[in-house]
Amino acid sequence: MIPEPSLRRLPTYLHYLRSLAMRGREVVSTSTIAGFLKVDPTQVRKDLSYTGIVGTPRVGYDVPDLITAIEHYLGWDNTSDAFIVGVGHLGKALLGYEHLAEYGVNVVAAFDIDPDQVGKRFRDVEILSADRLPELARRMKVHLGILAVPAAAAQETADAMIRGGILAILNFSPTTLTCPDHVMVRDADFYSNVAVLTQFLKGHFSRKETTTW
Amino acid sequence: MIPEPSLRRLPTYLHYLRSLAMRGREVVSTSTIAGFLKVDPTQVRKDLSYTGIVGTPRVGYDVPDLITAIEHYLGWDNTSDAFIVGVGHLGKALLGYEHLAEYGVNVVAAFDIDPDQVGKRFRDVEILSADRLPELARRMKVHLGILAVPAAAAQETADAMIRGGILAILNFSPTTLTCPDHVMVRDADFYSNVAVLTQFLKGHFSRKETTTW
DNA sequence: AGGTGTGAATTTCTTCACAGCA
DNA sequence: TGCTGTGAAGAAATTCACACCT
Repeated sequence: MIPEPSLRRLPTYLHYLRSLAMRGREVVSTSTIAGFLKVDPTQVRKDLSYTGIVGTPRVGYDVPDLITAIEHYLGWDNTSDAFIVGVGHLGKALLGYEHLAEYGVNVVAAFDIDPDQVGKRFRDVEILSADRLPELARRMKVHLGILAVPAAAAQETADAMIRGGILAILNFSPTTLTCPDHVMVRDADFYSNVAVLTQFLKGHFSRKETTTW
Repeated sequence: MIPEPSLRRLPTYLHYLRSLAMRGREVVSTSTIAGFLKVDPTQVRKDLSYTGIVGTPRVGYDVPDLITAIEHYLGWDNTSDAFIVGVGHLGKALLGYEHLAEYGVNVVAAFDIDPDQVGKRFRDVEILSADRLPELARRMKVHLGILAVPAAAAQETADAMIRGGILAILNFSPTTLTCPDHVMVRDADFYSNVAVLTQFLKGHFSRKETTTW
């Protein structure tokens, strides 16, 4: 079983490798990857080894092979169908992001309660009425839900997703959802990053004020 | 020094505690918090102890005190001034989020290159021309930058931020930024969460297919 | 020399176990 | 009894050290 931190780093490697491939690079070493992404080279090797790829000593890894291996390991060569719920600015930002398929996500429909939005399309995705969500999730066998509604509506929307058989929720709303154990929720979690950054700034300035060291 | 995982959990506690306070709850135990957020009670106590708060045995923690302690520890009682760069859907979603101040962020201006946007206001925040960013960051002593531009413009925008003396960047663009060591970058990192969720779904379905156990 | 691959050591984070208090 | 607070144990992740390959 892959450690979660390793799993979370794989998409970053993938992104970097794709940019290398685009520039025609055929081969890369873990120290190059590590240097660019500011992590430890051994760590990169360990992480990559979970995908089953092998490199050639003295040379490195074949870039296209490596991309394929990571994509396959993540299952991103076979995208998961997903619903986006909430077509405000955030939902639109997500829908507007063209490369979702490269990250394993295939948005098959969007939902909103706003009658002005329902029936329209945004970036080729149909916007449907939110009350049809459970029924359609079940019928279309969609198991991934992206939650982009205001905080006040987040829990009931999650409930509707779960009623529709959705098993994995990516939660962009600033709320802690209560969900049954068989459902996995990940918070997009703007705030924990803010905490790390503001803490860093705080340290930066208090160090300037206090004289010694 | 607080471990980073603990630091990242503090905002979640804060959020939950605020919801308790709103409902008039005066006292809470770590097991209650832990039960709701699905973490270990001891962990919650350890995390909270970094803020310097003490609870009373047999009773728990005073909710308002706890909120104050976390806010103070994070420095969120004294918000950091921030710039948002990029006023597309994502930038608007962030600007539209009213409660940023509760999370220690005070957005003092937004920037874009689109002449149609520049000069307007969105949610009381002025939208300025992106080329003024370095100068204004320096003059207004802004040290926190929120990057919400398309991938193609991300690196140059980050460079402009850094020229302006910005020290901490929250990067919402799907790009790995190259920045000097004295600058801290955090990626909002949609994809690592997607990786965890799709992996979960993969496991879910392959377990159903394979018969044994 | 300059890479990969991996067991072992180390560090970091989490959980346990229990003392102490109201 | 039901909670906090914390040292110690345990688990997990990272980094080191080195064998091996071209």
